[in-house]
Amino acid sequence: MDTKKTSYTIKEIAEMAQVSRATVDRVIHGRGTVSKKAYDKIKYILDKIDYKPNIVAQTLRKGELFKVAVLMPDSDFDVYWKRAIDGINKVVEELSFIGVSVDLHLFNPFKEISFNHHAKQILKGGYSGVLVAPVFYSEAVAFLNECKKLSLPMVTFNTHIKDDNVLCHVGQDLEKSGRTAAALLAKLLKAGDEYLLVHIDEDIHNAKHIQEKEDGFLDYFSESGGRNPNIHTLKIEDTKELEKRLLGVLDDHPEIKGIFVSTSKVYYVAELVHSYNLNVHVLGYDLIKENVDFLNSGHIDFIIYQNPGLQASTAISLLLDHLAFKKEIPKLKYLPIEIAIKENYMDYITD
Amino acid sequence: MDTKKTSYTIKEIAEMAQVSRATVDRVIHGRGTVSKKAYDKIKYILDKIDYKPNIVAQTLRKGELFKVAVLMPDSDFDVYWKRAIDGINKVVEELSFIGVSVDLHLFNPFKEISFNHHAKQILKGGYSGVLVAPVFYSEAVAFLNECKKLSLPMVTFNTHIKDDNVLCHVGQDLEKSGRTAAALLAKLLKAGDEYLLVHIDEDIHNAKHIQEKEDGFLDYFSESGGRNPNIHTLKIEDTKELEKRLLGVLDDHPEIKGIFVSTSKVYYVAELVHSYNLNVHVLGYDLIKENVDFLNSGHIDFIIYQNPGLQASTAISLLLDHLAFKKEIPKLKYLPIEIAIKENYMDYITD
DNA sequence: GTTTTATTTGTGCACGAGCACAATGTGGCT
DNA sequence: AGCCACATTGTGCTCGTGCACAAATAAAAC
Repeated sequence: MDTKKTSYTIKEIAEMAQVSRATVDRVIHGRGTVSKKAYDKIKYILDKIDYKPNIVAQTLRKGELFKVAVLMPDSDFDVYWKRAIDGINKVVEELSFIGVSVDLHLFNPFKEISFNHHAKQILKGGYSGVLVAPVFYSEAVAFLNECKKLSLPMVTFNTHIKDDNVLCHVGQDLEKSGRTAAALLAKLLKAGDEYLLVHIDEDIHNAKHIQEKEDGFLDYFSESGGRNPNIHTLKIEDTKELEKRLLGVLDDHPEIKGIFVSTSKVYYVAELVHSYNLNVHVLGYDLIKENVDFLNSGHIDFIIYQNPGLQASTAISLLLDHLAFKKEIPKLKYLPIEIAIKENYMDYITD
Repeated sequence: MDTKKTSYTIKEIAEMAQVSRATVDRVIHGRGTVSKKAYDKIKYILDKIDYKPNIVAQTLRKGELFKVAVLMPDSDFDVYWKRAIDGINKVVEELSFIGVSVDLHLFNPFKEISFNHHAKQILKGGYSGVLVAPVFYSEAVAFLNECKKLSLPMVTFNTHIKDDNVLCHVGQDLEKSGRTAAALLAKLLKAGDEYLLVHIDEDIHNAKHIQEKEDGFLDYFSESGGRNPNIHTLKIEDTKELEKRLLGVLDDHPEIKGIFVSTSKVYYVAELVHSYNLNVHVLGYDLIKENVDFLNSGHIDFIIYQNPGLQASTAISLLLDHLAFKKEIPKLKYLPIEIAIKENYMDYITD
């Protein structure tokens, strides 16, 4: 219906400015030498018409247009990342025909040095953009600064590092995620019941991550007016300690009827609920195999799904929107907090 | 890493067959005349190497490659469809540079004649594919048969018509969706509580749609071993009847503590729950404004979200995968049954 | 065998961008 | 003017496909 001019071609611009195509090309790319008179005339036209190169023609001409690097954990160390890798490959496959190529740099998520090693490689790889899952905070910030020097645009996903140099972050609103967890458990429990918040993680770097979820969880109750149940907290850094400490807390506080595990390690808790036939409701994160099994057996009531596949594919799409299509992209993109139960989880993990 | 040959070019094929590019072109497109000898030789090579044309070059050459028609309800009559339209526009915007154009044919979802009118238009529009929300069953089947005659591939979304001529359907597994509804309500209710199933719809054509949800809901309880609560049913075709009949049932069966509304009209029920301060849990479909308001006020506990935007964008992506990229696409694509509560619905409806 | 007609095959250009190379123009210096 | 250095601009080809048109070959008619 609206027949707005798609975009001008270099040839058309050249005719307007009464110069040759090559001169226009020189102004656009700032290479070679152009007389001030010609430069001004062409620049004026370019600004006025908002010239955007024809990606199709560009892609046909040069084989590869953009090379982007992905820096994220290797799923061999943590299966959580498997779907993220799949999500990236799916998008890349669909967009490879516009000359996009992606190199996966997979690091060991338990070793900072592995992250740094791959980061260094990326810096000298000649990329036009990077996608990072910045699980190591300070290392990621250092890498980000290096990227800035090379004016390499960076998009992050999964873990949020609040830094203005990040072009865009894709993830979940963790505070809201904790709040959702609280609301779900509250639906199952009665007034007077108590809650237990369990943090299970061997890695310290997740501290902030986890803190936000806890804040959201607590805020839900403090804001929900009046009803302020007893909420207990357990921090487990070594899973071997879990059994003794969890049983201890539950023994001391028999009114605990809901357990919120702030990480994907919720299956450790579910295992104990199963073994000791505990009368509590359990909620945790991520649809990894172990958790799915306990969803099915009924020992986990709800799983909050971060949808790493969608996160990764959204993130890379946005990066390419920026690189290839020069589109404006948001600084922050929150994806839905997806609630999975036994009856609906299937559709999330089958493609 | 894997440097597999992307695809052969016509020029390369021509050299292999020792003919000119044009002859290869003639075999590929089946136009003009080609000697049997040349035809056989070229055909043999084509089959062996699985030639796929370079879409980039094709797009550069011809401005518009594919024209697809979308036949769906106008959101002016039912806001539910607003997000579907947005979802389609988003995909088209991203893919317009590969020469895809989309015409929206929006019909009045309360008038079969409007559907037929637009369907007829599409048949003589010279399209290469159609995307349909087949809310009118028999009309849709008739249209499908016409499309088949023109070998126009059709993808459907939202409403499922089981017909082998449909290239692909994108939607929710309604049986599972009803089952999920049951499971959620069951989490809130106690043993001994009774359930009420309410169907509210002015249009008869949704009958099958709704029946599947009901089946799922009932199956959940009959399969969950032992516990078989009383489940009452209410069919409302005129919303004016709702108040009297709902209050009547609740009066007769005070043990009803959970109401499952199988359509997006759940806000009618929530309104009554609010007015009469009824002590029941309510679950229904779709994040339309009215329902969101009652989620916020606490009169609706859960909303199952069909995500029409995602349905539509997935559907059109698949159609274009088929048309443009000659990719194999599934006959059926179920999207997640998304569970929304007051705390997490926001991320679903903001983009 | 020659001309006419039908069949089959090949060449060249366009799409838009990018870049190598060639071709102008401008100034200084002898 | 003649010559060289350097600044500035223009031409022509490539990428792969599709199609108009021309050219070559084969078959039929005289």
